[in-house]
Amino acid sequence: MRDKLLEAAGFTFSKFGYYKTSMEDIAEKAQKSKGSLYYHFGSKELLFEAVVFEELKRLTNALKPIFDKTDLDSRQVLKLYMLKRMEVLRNAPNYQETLRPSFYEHYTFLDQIKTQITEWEVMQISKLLKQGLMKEELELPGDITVYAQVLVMLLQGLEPNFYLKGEYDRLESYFDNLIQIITKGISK
Amino acid sequence: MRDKLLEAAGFTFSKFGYYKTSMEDIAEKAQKSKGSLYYHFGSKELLFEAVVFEELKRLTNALKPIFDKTDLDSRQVLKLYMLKRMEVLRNAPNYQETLRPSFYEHYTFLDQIKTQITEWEVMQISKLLKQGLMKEELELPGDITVYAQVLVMLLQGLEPNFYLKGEYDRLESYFDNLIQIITKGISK
Amino acid sequence: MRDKLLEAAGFTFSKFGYYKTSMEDIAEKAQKSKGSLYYHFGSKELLFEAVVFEELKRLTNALKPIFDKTDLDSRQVLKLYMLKRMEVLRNAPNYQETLRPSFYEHYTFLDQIKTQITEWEVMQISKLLKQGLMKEELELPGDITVYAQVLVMLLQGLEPNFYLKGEYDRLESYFDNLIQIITKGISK
Amino acid sequence: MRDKLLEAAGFTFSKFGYYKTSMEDIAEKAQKSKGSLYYHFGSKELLFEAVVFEELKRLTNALKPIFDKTDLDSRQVLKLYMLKRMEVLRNAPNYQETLRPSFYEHYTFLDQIKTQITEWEVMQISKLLKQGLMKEELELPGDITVYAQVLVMLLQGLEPNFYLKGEYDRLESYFDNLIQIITKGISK
DNA sequence: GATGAATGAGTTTTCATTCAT
DNA sequence: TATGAATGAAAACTCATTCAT
Repeated sequence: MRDKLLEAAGFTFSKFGYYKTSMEDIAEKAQKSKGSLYYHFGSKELLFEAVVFEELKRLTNALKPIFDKTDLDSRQVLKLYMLKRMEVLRNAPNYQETLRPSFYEHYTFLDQIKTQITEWEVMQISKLLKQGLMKEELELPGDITVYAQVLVMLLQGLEPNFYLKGEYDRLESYFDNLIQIITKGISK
Repeated sequence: MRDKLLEAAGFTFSKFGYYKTSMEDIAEKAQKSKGSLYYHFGSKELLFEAVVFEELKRLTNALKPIFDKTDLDSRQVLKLYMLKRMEVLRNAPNYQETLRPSFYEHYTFLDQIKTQITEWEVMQISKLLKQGLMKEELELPGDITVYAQVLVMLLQGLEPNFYLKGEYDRLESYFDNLIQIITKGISK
Repeated sequence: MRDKLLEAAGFTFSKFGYYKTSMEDIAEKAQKSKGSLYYHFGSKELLFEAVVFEELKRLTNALKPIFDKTDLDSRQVLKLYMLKRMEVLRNAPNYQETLRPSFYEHYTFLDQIKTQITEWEVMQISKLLKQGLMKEELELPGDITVYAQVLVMLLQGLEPNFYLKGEYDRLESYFDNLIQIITKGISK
Repeated sequence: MRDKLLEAAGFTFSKFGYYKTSMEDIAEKAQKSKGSLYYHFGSKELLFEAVVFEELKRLTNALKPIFDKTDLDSRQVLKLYMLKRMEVLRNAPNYQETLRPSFYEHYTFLDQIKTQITEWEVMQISKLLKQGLMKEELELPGDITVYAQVLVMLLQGLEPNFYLKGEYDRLESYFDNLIQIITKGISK
């Protein structure tokens, strides 16, 4: 039951956004009563938190295995990572909603989660870049962590553009060009 | 008077976001009546549209002169463009909100404006890249317009990250690294 | 100028009704400013009063001559009167608006005018019926004034039905049947 | 609860009219919250529609039995019908408002209901007149349906006059005279 | 666990009216 | 005379939340 509600909430939030989605909308989508939403989640904010939390769990679970492929060329791994990331987030649209600064003000919980994930990503990318440097596949003057942060930021930044309704397929091909530029930009 | 209202609206929208800002809030900030907002702008949507339109006018006004510097290295111009763009949009926080998927879904009234500006940017960048190719400063296999679109998308995508309250200064230095990667990524 | 405003007001009130018509609507229709409406008429209520007053003036002016045709058969005069009345009121649509009980509560001025006109009509019809009785054209057991009042009330009652947009032409033919029934109903 | 709201709405609408009645007024009368009005009826328009619908249901329920009295003289039945109709509608003041031209113009949501009832009435009267013709009680040259329509229109038209606050009792006696005229007017 | 009903605070919007120019 | 701007009170409506059953 909880799952059914969570799914309906995820779908509806991603379709209309946090503010334009009413508890009524979600209850209707789930074919359940508004009351049950409150029974299971307590409030609209907590329901949204649960939705986002679920999506982020999927994100990290999907990305973890990629960084274990230490045998591949680091540029290759980076490419795989970028593609996988886009793919997973395509199915985690509510995470997007939290990107807005003003949203944070009242949602420190989400802020914390997001910071954690970002740090984890930066760390993984840093490791990858270091390996690439050691294997002399890459050329990165200066602080590696900064490059890692730039890359993560860049990927995070692309997200909104990618999830505009129906734009994903059209933009996917552009993504190849972007990967190409970056790969070349960091190569030795 | 209209300007005073517009300014108050811009400030308040950017602080709380479109949904969390009430006409009441704006009227209070402007020290004017709610009625005058409706007299001048007709509705909340149209007021927001006016705010965003104002911000984007500033963007194009600031960027135009840069593309006229045809004597510089194309990579140099691109760099100037990217820096100026970030700087201007730093003060165009409401434009940001319109990029969010959930906003996009429900408020199509800004589509025209946004599409126009994006197209203008892509065209300018395309020209620039073409010049760079002719001067043999750049190397870009495939369709140039796609590269231009990728670059604009990338810059648009970075915006949310850059305008997190108070984060601009910290991220500014990262931007240099990004520019460096890209510049190298498209160089011959 | 006053006349131009009055005409625009009459048109707009009759189209949307008193409450659904805003001063804005009227000003727009007249291509004048709202301010001028207040300059000339003082308030929405007073403007409406002026409109109705104008219409009623036309009504009585148009009906007066009919009652002077003492040479005709009284049933013939009644028929002429009924037809003329419908025709004139077709062009006095705002008078309709005042028919509603709740409308009166705050508009005693209109109440008075209407009562006066009704009394005048009843008196005219009474005279006519009396003549008809004397000429032995009619048969009316009981108080003649009551018959006159019934006839006026009946005609007043038909008004709303007749002024439904576009219904006038369709209903006009029915009116003939009604006149026939009544004429026969009061004939000797 | 719904019924309590409906009753309060009916009372208040009939007292002040549709426009002068606010949802606040109704909620106060019912000693309930505005929210509950919207929970049960969705909007002011739909609430009003429900009120009128209720009134018209009473009308048809009261009139049905009368048309079954086929043993009586058709003029007698017509008389009963007219009297009953007036009596019932005396307590259906909100239906009245919907007959005003200006109301009609903007609120088409009641069209269906009204048209249905009117058609039902015309049909019943038509049948009655036909029976009267066959029994040679009546004399009606031309299309019978038109006579039926005229009669219904006439009765509908009288309604506003009859329901002027407190005027019913005075006018009731006039109604007898009207019935007499009509009865004679259609008799053989 | 689940629900339908109810609520009230807050939001957008309307509009008659005023007034300086 | 005429107007554009401004106002504020009141209106319709939304919706997260509560709660008895």
